[in-house]
Order: sequence, then C-alpha cells, then structure tokens
Amino acid sequence: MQDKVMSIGIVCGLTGLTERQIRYYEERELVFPVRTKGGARKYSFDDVERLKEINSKLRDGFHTFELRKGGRACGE
Amino acid sequence: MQDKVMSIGIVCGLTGLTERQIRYYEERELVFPVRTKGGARKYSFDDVERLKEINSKLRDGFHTFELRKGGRACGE
DNA sequence: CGTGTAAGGAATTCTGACACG
DNA sequence: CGTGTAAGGAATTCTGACACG
Repeated sequence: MQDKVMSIGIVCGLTGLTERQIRYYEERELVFPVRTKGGARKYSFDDVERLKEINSKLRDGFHTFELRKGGRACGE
Repeated sequence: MQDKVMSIGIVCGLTGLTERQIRYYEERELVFPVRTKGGARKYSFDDVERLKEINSKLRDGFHTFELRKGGRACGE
C-alpha cells in the first residue's frame, strides 16, 4: 500500500480533492510523492488516506503547519 | 489490490515489460484494464501479477490463446 | 491561508501501420 | 505469433503567477 504508483489525476478521483489542493499539501510538506523522470508526481494508497485526513482536519479548522508529521503533538 | 489505478508506464516499470507487450496481451484478451475518459489504460496490482505470469508462460512456449482464462472448458 | 484559474510547455499514452518471420 | 518502431494526435501533468482575502 506504500507503493507510489498513482498519478495525481487518479488521486483526485479517490480523494475528491483537486490537483491544486494536493499539490499545495505537498508544498506545505504534508505528503511526499515520488517523481517520475518526467516530473510527474506518484502517490501510494497510504498517501490517499493521508490526503483525505489532511483535508478533513483543514475543514475542522486546523492549519497546514499544524498537520505536519514529526512535529509537536497537535491535533492527533 | 484490484483497484485499477496505474497507468501503463508504471506497469512497465513493475513488470519489466514494454508498452507494446502489455497492449498486445490486452488485444488477446488476457488482461482487462479500465479506461479513463481520455482513453488511458489503468491497471491494478493484480493485473501486474497477471501480466508477469503471462509473459512467463509465453517464454515457456505457450501461446496467448492458451493463456486465456475461462478457456476451452466453457464450450461456448 | 487555502484554493481557483488561465497560460504555455513538456511528458505520457493512444491508435494504426509496416516489419520480421 | 509476439514484439519493435516511427508518426501524429489527444489527454495529462507541470510550474509560476495573479486573485481573493
């Protein structure tokens, strides 16, 4: 489930998020897709779950920097 | 594992096969990827295993029509 | 802050065909 | 038969920016 094999389009379908949101969460260092030679992002099923949780927390009022893993104990 | 989420490029990487081989196996009705709106093939991890086995059998001397599942026992 | 969009480019995938045999 | 390749087109994804607030 940790195989980074899905392109962003499929992830949008599985999460209901837009490409913009998914790329932004990466910019904020909340998810870490791998890149193909061509530069395309590849995600795992675990990433999909993580993305759904991130968006859920944001809708609950959290901020991206509060969701960064490895940080201090926040909204877990 | 049956989620059809991988594009052919990733499948090539996971199986070691070429796009040509993968598309040919579909043409011979050995694997059944789903299609995105744009027409791109999407495969599952199960498909990846199946593809590796197909290629293995072919290298053992079998022919594509002999690898079709639900083959002759069906009797049309 | 988190997300939408238009813009142009680059990488990916598609189909049908010719080739070898 | 099973697979390679060149060809042109269509769909996908990328980045950086402007916008709202």
